[in-house]
Amino acid sequence: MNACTTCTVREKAICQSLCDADLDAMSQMGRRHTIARGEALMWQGDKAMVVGNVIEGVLKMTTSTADGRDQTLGIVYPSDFIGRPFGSKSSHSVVALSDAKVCTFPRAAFDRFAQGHPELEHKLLQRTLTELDRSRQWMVLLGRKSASERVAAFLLDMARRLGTEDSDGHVVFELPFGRQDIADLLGLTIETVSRQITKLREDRMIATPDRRGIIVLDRQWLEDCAGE
Amino acid sequence: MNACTTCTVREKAICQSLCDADLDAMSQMGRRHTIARGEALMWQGDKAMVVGNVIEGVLKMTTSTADGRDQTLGIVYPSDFIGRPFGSKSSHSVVALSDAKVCTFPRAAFDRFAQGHPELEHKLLQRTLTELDRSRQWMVLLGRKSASERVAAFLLDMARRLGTEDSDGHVVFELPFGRQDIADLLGLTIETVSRQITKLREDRMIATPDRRGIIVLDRQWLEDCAGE
DNA sequence: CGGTGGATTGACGGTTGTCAACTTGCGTGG
DNA sequence: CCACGCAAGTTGACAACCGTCAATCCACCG
Repeated sequence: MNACTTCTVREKAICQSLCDADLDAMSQMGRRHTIARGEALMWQGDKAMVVGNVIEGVLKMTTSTADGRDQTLGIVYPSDFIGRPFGSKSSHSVVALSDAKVCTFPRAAFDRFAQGHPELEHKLLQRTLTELDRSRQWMVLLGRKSASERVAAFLLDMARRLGTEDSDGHVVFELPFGRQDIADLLGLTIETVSRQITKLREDRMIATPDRRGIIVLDRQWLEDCAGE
Repeated sequence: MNACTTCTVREKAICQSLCDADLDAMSQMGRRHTIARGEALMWQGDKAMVVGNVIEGVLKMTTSTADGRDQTLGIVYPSDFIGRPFGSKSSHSVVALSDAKVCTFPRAAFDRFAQGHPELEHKLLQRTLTELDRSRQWMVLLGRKSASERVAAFLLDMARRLGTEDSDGHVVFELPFGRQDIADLLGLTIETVSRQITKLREDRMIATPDRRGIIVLDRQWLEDCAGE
């Protein structure tokens, strides 16, 4: 018996590759944390001391330039892996966007354990490759897309991850973050994001019942706006 | 005896992890290609059929949006790994910027081989993690930096990779590509790149002996311009 | 009811993209 | 060897887009 047997992401996190005995060993290295919204789990430039799995909540990976401009590098959801194994420095901070639960491991211990468990490394490799694909796709958005395309693409991405259908058959979801977070993710300013969302609402492609809520009224049109 | 024994990247590519017997097995799956400048090795959207190592030359990874805007995702140098193992589709094209030599493997065969060779997968994981760090750093450039910062950062990156010292102690190098390639990499237009380079020359931070040649005259200043 | 912080809106200016003309370098063929 | 043509790069004029700064709005909370 260990904490993993009741873990809600047991079947989706990289741990899924481990047999019971190995899971037990890993469980003994790990430690569960609760993180309050807004708190950081790791800091950019820190010695990369921990890695881990997200159990619950939403977090962001973020870096800042010397003069204080922020860029969010990605959003992290339950069952996603966080941190930088096999490397000494973290190139980004990890900050909780909502209250969150994570399961962390000391990096050195994790590295050693992983080297002895090829199945685990294989899972990690697959995840890392997928994450690389995702970040490259994001590079296209940041390098070549206009503000309206970025916002449309962002909303579709959220709809895919968080969307549920309402009684009218429209996709509905609650944004896990505020306008500043969206701006940091899209490489825009808060004002530009706000204007684009207003425009999408005026064009009746989406509705915004409240600050964080989004209802997608015309998905096809939104996809056209996103420029695939 | 096999082709690997004389391979110039033998000690740096992921193959370095293999013992002689395994190297021999891998060598039998592999095939050497020569690619002429401008030719593509893989196409975006293709079924990902091959992976491999760069032996010689410089290549770029690139994607285009539906309406034809290009974004370069990264530059690939000798000993770097190319292609997408453990996945069915390639999200980008790979195009030779100079005449190049590569050593390719059918993807399915490579995947099978890798799964049986944890040391190889470990090397691949480390490379992928490094590549992910790099692409995230590039996201900051694309999302938050001005045209002048991008060009300065780009030139410094090239100087680090390709630079040699001339008799005056200045870093000198030959760009492996033209202005359009630089623009695609930095998420700018060819005209903006040209203007920024002209400005750097007027400010005497660099000299441009010919189309492709760059001499860094004031590295410190250039680093300041790049915004770390 | 007032205060606070996030979001929106407006006015304006700067940076970058667009379009077009022009220059430069280089190879080819007369 | 020179003339020509082509491709790549540079420069200029202009417009669009987005960022900046400031005012205002709105929801939420004491």
